[in-house]
Amino acid sequence: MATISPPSADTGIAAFRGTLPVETRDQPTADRLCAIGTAVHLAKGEQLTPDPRDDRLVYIASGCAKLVAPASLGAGAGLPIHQVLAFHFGGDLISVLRQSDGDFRLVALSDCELVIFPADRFLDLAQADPAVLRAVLTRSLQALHRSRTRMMQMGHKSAGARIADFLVSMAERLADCTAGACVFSLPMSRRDIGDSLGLTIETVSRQLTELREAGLVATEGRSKVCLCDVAALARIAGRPAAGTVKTHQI
Amino acid sequence: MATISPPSADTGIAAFRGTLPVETRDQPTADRLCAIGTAVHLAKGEQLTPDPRDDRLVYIASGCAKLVAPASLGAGAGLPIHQVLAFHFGGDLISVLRQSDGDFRLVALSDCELVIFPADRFLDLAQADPAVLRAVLTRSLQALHRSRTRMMQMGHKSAGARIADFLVSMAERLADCTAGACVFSLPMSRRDIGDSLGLTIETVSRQLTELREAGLVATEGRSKVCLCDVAALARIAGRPAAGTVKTHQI
DNA sequence: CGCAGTCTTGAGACAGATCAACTCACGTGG
DNA sequence: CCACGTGAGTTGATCTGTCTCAAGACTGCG
Repeated sequence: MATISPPSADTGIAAFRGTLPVETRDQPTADRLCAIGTAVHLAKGEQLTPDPRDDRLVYIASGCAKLVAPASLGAGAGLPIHQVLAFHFGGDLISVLRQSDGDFRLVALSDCELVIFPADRFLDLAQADPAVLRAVLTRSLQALHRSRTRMMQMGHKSAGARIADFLVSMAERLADCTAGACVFSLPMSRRDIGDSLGLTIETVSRQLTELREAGLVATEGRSKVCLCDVAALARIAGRPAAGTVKTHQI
Repeated sequence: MATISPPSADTGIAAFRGTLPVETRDQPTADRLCAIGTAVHLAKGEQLTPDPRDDRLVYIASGCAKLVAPASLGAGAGLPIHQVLAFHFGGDLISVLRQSDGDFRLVALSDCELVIFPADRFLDLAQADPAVLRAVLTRSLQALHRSRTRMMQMGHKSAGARIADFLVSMAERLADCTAGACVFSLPMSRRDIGDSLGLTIETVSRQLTELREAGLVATEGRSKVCLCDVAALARIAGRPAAGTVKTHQI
């Protein structure tokens, strides 16, 4: 699991440098930050076990992954009810807390290039360059906002609205599309979708069928979807129309 | 609404200064931060309308408040289905985004002393003192973690588990109690509880009755509750036992 | 080509929402 | 200080949406 990439795979670290604020990209601080990053390759299905003691920041250079919270519950039910907390794609910088703070894991949905930073050392270095620290803070506030918005939806929304919202949000992130029609491949299974939305696979499937019959989506094979009218889906999802925050996730 | 407090009410600002990292509390940066803060008094039921254009950081010196997302939905239903995103208490520092980023409002559940900062100016000043910036970042990452944990629960938990979780979490924050028995007053109505948990008031009421009949809680009047066995409630809530992160919310 | 696992579809069960009284706490004014 | 009224809270009956259990169909792999 999680093989350390050969030196040639420093493309991940280079990609990370590109996300730093322009004015600090060529400063010594940038070099020091890159120096403490570990490039890692994760094959599809592999997972990144959290460090038992230290928080981490993980930059996804390429590929996509899900952040899951295993089992958790309750009366030793036995079934590993993985809740999916978020999906992440290339360019995201995410914070994975140490294992003792709730055992969240990053699982690759496709082959991934990651860069892993120990959170405390990263922040120590970033303190030398407040612009970096501020950029990280801004991202985390945006992530919080996203998470709250999502939570709000989980609260009281029907299965249909959740699926529509999921599709719209994937259209934004995977196809950079907020209206009209678009086609893309969903990298995650029906189970993952259900687990992230608090629904069963059966309900996910039924809702997709309903949208298909309504002529709003078409599917091909297991993963390819075509959203015929993103705006209509956004309406079903009960979204506050346009003007979504640019979609960075930490 | 939201009367500016008289100069005598600078206790709010003094309280804010007390939450800064020890090493910077007496630095000039601390003075400058306090200088851009506006002390505000909110009477019970009043709300803080977000600034249309600028993000804000709000420090709650005393009192308690709820963060709500109005209406949002959908087919002009008319009913103002306020979703409660979070409850906040004295000592919390919370981020309220500008109105255009989703119209979240802070509503006082009791009389409140607040200090309001324009987020950008606050962060500009904080850049001069990275320790402050880092403290804010740490808080926001904790808030994100809390929000995700909550979201996970919203996902697939029964009404009973949600109510139990809510009570345990209030015991922690209002009575600083994580086991045994404790008594406190809930500052929010049944409707607020339901809106924060994605349940109706009827269901909230029924679940409380059930817990009462099980001998786990007792109630007196509208707001006073007595949790007879917090650990048992935590078990019903499906909590990962002990070791909760210290409860700061941003 | 055939197998294994994913996805779809159907029938029945159950939790929580909804609609509708009813009760009670708390603040008000006599 | 007590009677009263209003709105919060409780309780009951019914209804809907989603989960559960159980086949069946398809995709994609070896």
